Amino acid sequence: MKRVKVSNNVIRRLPRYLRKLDELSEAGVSRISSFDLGQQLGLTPSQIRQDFSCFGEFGQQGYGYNVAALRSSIATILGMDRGSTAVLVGVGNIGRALMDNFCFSEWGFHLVKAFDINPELIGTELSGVPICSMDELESSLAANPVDVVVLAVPKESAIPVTERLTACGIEAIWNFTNVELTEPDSDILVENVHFSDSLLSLSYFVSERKDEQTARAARTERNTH
Amino acid sequence: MKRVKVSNNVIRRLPRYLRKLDELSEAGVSRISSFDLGQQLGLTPSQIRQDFSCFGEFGQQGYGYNVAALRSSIATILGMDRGSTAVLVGVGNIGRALMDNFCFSEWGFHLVKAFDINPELIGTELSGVPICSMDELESSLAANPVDVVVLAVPKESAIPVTERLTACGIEAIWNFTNVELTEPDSDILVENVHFSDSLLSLSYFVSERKDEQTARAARTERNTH
DNA sequence: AATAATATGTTATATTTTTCTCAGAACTAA
DNA sequence: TTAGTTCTGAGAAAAATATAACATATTATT
Repeated sequence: MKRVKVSNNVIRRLPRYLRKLDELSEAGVSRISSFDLGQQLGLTPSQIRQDFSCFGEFGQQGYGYNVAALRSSIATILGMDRGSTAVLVGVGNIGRALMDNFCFSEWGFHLVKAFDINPELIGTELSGVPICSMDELESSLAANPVDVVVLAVPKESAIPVTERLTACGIEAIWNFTNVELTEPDSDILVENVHFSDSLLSLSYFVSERKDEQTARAARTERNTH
Repeated sequence: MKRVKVSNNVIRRLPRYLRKLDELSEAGVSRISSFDLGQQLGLTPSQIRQDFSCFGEFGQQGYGYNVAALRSSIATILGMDRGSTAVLVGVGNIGRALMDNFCFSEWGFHLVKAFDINPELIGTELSGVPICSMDELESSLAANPVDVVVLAVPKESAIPVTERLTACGIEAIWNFTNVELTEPDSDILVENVHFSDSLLSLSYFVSERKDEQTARAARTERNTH
């Protein structure tokens, strides 16, 4: 596999391709052209071919792409078969929802442990994952380094906990707190899941559409009188 | 306020600006330049000025931006003061986490109702929001139209429920299911929160970095021998 | 077997997005 | 009041990204 610097936009589309290919696979579709895939994802065939070509040649002229093979290639590109490990920090509502609901293994991750400060939780298990004390965070991560930390602590702990994690030499944080973690100096990888950002974008688009509708209605009103 | 077509990239940055401005406000900062804001967000001052200029003039030469005023302008642009309403469909783990944890009102939304099929939940309240039967979905939405539907049903119900919502004339869906809802024909607004996409992007970047480290180590190894 | 149709990967072109540059407005300090 | 500094907004330039075009290989059809 090539390892050229690939644009972020391309990377962000890969998981969508993967998801769609899984869907196709389930529906019994074994081959697909960039044209059809584009139709289903709202992308141009050119873009799809261009995206794939960043990583190699996965299709065949006159045939298209083999769904299973392409799926597997994208999975590899995304690092899904590297057996990555993760720990969860913060077993609150969101943390619990992730442990219960989110299938880490489906995406190539192994959630090995969770940490919390709640004495009632410490020592118990949730969905087969043991919950430990936050006091053990450093020692545990030193003994068993993980690839990703899932951060789901309350807002006010986000920065201090991140500092502890940075000190541990953690490389990547999957950030569920609504706090901006990326600091200019640190080179830790941060992937944010900001619910509010997502809702506010939607809010913008809804507002925009309403304004358009209002404007159109006003124009019609004027024309009929 | 202008209503020119503004690029998605700009829109997606607005919530980040908002969040940072709230942070600054809390820290007692009342004015900020595009340069400093850029430093804190990892963006160029040019880009920030360009972004804002899509919507009007919010700064003052020689002074910069007034934090409170800019915050308020961005909130308006994002539609936060329109009193938008929302209902939640699906009170599972994620739905519950949203009801308990996510402060809709903080972002200008009013969560008025939730729907589920679980008889034990129907008729009860959660965080002050009444939970109704899915049977009432259509009638309830007809009587009290809402701006956004928060979709948090299990994977297999995603498509059928979306069809019911489309039939109701719903305009926007905040989609927490891991299913691609956007259909080419329908003009419903969909904003996706795909956890797995986010994790897989992170997975890619982690893999990329590891490969780089491995390559660097190999080079060093060769050079010392 | 020959021809037509299909569909890739790549190169070229067009578009979009970001960054650079700068005139000039507003602030600051003497 | 004045001189120097700061910092915006806007237009120009550069960079990045997406689309279109095309040569060529494979499949389907006659």
